[in-house]
Amino acid sequence: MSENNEKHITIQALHRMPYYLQKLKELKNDGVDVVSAPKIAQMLNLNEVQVRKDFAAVSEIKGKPKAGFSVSELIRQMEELLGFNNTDDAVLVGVGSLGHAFLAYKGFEEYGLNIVAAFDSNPEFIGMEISGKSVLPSERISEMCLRMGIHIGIITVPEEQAQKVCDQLVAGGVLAIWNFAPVHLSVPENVLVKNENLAASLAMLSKHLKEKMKEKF
Amino acid sequence: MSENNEKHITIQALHRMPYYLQKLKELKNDGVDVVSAPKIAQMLNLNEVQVRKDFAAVSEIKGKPKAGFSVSELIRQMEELLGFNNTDDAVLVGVGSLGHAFLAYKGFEEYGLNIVAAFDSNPEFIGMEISGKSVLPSERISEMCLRMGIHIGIITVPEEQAQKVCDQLVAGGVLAIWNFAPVHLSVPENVLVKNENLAASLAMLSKHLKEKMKEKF
DNA sequence: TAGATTGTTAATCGATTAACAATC
DNA sequence: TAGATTGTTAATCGATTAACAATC
Repeated sequence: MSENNEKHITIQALHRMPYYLQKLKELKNDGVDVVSAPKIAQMLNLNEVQVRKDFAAVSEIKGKPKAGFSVSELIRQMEELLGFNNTDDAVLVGVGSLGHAFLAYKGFEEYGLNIVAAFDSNPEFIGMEISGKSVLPSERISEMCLRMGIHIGIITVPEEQAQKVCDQLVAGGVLAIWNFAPVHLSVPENVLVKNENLAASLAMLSKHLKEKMKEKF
Repeated sequence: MSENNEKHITIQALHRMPYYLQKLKELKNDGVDVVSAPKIAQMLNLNEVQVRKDFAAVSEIKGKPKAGFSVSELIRQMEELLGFNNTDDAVLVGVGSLGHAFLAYKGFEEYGLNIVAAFDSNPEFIGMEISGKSVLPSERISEMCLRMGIHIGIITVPEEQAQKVCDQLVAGGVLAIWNFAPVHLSVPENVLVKNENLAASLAMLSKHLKEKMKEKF
């Protein structure tokens, strides 16, 4: 009787969710109450079976044959799954240009992330307030994370410092790390590292471009 | 005799390249001339066969049994493949907090990306100089891209405006788009869209965290 | 030579897509 | 009912991993 709560959801599927969510909200805004998998598939350039499977992975909601799925039900379930409805506190380490930007960026809150403090090793930055968050010395990472019960860390330091910062975060009880340094980080197995890999994205763009330009000759 | 130049390289492999490159540079710095696949695999937590296949996909370089691969040869070939050795010009659209940050971020140049101009629809920003780049009105996107021969566009506008901006870039001859708006963009098939999907990354962090916290009970 | 490492072919694994009966 | 759509089982596809002969 008791369902296995551990719905299997692949990380690929998880990556598609924000796109579904965005489309669904758009539809809801337009007054659409029910939508079918084939319609969503067409809008997002996906396979319709994939959409149905993804929806199934999100929740217990069943679609109605001939009709489709309840738009607001889907939105609710996806936000629940993605954790956009409850906010997590995080700290950011590295107040360079990228880190600076993230402190100023308002978009994260919309996705349930709240940066509560920043750290840097450069004395020049310490004590500063950036977008209302104060910058503390890196030595205090572990202590502060423990004290504030922080479980998410954002790393925006240069690659040479990334592993050290990572270790400090882990020591502070951080369980999930968002890493913008183009470095592989070693962590205990219960800690998740999500690499943002801007370099890899740029490589893809550059490679595509090179191929396209070659075609012109 | 003539080799098929179109080496098959998967996009997964392409994503691993920056990590190889970073490690290889580190090794070179330490005076290491030759490295084996198993060593690299161990350092990056990968399978050794995968590393060998990735190296093979990069270039014609052969490793030497019992020894390994030439570190500097690999670096050279990877930078060539990733396009980090030649710079591409790009424009950025959307000078909000994230866009602002990117204009200030020095890291991109290291990867061969040079942002030459920025656009925004908000009159408040137009005419401004941000990190030495002037902000132009969005209406001029197509014209300017054509005139300057720009082929890469970076989209950092809110989701409602992303598709419109995308269309303007495409009209301006842009062939590769780096999209930070959490929206699916429709483009002609010769144009590549690389989605940066910060929302999806956050979802992964949040989901992992939720699971870990649950374990505590 | 012995042993580590290479490169390649075959087996495994997992995700996507196709096929199809069930439903409204 | 007829037809679109659902949910699921089976087939396909592609990437990772294992197995192994070749090489220095």
